Amino acid sequence: MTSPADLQQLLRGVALRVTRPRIAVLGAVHAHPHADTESIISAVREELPEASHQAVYDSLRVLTNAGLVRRIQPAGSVARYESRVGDNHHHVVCRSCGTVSDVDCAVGDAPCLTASDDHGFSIDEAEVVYWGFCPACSTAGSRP
Amino acid sequence: MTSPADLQQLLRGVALRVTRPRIAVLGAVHAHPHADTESIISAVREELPEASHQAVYDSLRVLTNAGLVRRIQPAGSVARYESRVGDNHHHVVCRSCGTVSDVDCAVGDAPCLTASDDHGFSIDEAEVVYWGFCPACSTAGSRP
DNA sequence: TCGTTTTCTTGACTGGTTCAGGAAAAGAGC
DNA sequence: GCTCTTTTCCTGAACCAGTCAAGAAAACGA
Repeated sequence: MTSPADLQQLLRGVALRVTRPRIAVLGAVHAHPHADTESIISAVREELPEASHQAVYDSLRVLTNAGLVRRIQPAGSVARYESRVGDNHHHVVCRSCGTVSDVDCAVGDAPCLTASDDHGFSIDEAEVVYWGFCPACSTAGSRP
Repeated sequence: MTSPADLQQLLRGVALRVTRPRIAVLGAVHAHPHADTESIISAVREELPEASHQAVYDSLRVLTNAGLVRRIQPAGSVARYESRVGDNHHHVVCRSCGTVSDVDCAVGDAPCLTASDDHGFSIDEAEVVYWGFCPACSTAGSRP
């Protein structure tokens, strides 16, 4: 759990204005990792019932640009957000229920960052998504 | 270039009915790797002007499920399709213009497939997306 | 406290994708 | 070939996450 004062510090640390919606959004992302926008809107409204969905979308974009939250969007999913930033971690996604879990990098510190042939691209990030079935869906026979 | 006869063979090989729209869609995906759905619709209509967009969407889904084409969807992008399937290759995506290029796997044959902690998931695929700037956008000063 | 700038609210809108029902086509069996 | 059943395609409408726009409210430096 991150206190409002800590969240405020985070915002000031990146030169962003401190507003109630931003505090609430940042808190919600900390409290609910990998939540989609709608879940974040619900969480925000528990403490700030009047918050508009637009304010949440705006806040998420601002916070993402500032590097305070990270946006992830597995194929076929809506956008999800997490507060764990700055490290080189990846995700495993359940094909059945969409659950996302964090995965530390498999092969050392900066793995996969060296593409075999980069086609002249200047690459700054390697994103890894593992696809499979979560424990619950595996045992529930949800696998095709 | 893949001939209509070859495409027909591919369809029969996976027990799919051979229809004009499917041949055209499969041909378009072969001819335009990483094309989005709208581009594929345009390409299909060059040889089959009456094809509905729904037929293209349906064909793409069926072909994807059958494993004849692969659907990729980098974060923030619409769905794109390619005919290179069955090998373990990944993609590099330009942050500026969205161009996608193929990248062979960096670290051996089945890289990254061993997550450090899989949280009990049964993982069947590791998808890698490299993010950066393509040669054109790098030199054009499009980088922020 | 004031004034400027940024942010939030309200409300409408966009665009890729999907849903639904009837018409047409593919393929199996005769 | 011809017919019948099943699958697929077409037309048209709907969905929904996300965005755009304009005015009101809030943040914060002076």
